[in-house]
Amino acid sequence: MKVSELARQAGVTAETVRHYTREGLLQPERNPGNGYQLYDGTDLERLRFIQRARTLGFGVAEIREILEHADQGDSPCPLVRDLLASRLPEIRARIRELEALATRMEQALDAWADMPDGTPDGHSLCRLIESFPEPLSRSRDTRGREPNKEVS
Amino acid sequence: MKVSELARQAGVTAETVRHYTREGLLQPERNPGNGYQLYDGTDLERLRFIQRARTLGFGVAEIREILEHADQGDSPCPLVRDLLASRLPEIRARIRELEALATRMEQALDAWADMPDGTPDGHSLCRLIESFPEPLSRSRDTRGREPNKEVS
DNA sequence: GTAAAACCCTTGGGTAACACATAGGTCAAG
DNA sequence: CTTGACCTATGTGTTACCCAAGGGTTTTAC
Repeated sequence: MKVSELARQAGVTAETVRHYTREGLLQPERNPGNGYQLYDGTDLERLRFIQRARTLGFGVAEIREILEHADQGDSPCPLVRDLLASRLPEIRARIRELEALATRMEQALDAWADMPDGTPDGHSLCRLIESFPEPLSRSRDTRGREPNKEVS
Repeated sequence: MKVSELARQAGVTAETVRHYTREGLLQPERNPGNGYQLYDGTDLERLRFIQRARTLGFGVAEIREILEHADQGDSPCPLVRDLLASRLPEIRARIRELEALATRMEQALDAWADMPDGTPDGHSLCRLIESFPEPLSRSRDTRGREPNKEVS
């Protein structure tokens, strides 16, 4: 089957299929005549596998690793478990961040009620925002990058 | 004061200050002699304002809008409220998504206990992942882009 | 006085996961 | 043979910065 057909069966866009193919997660054959990419049932399985992995928070690069392991006959499960275990606390932290954010937003909206709009004078731009506590200045050693945030 | 000095006082990197300046959130003067950007106390206040706004989930483009309103003497508060009100449900939805993700991850890790690793055969790559429910195929009309996700 | 350290500038590339537009080739139906 | 539907590759945009390179400037130590 061709790109769009595979995409339809998996419920994603053709662009997504091409993307995964470019990234090496799918390796379709080519119609030597016209260069079209030809996928089969195995690719559909792989694509569904990819979708599940994405909903578990894995990034495309990680999924490629997982698939490479599997393609070499190694069980990718230990890798999967490690990735999951290390990512979980980050997700929880992210949730806490967002909850704090939501709380701040609600406080702002509540505070709105009994706070005058106030045209910006030289000292105030928007009390609503200014009445909030200053963020803890991120000291330059606050290490730790952020990972996968897109899960759809 | 110069870039680094301002950055230090606000607890951000000099790069961040230059970024905001490039984006028009800060408008420092220039030393005509050497082209250095010169900030003053007002810029520090603006920068702190920007930081607060960022922790409330506003994006740089939105903050620029807010600041432009304020600079024109209009109260940006109504705009702020609208942005907040429209963004809040999105944040809550995002939180629910991440909670669902965390739950799936935990289920996966729990299931791991009583599931054999299984070398990938032709039909299974990793049971751990494959045992999960298929994601609801995103029908092509599932509109609604995702906004600001970075709050740190 | 001068050389090195410490800063400043601009430009351009990288990040994640696609979406989208462009230009042009292919194919089945009427 | 002409649509219309689909395919290809390539390049750009999204977000908020980070980082490196190449090259001036200013400050500081000797």
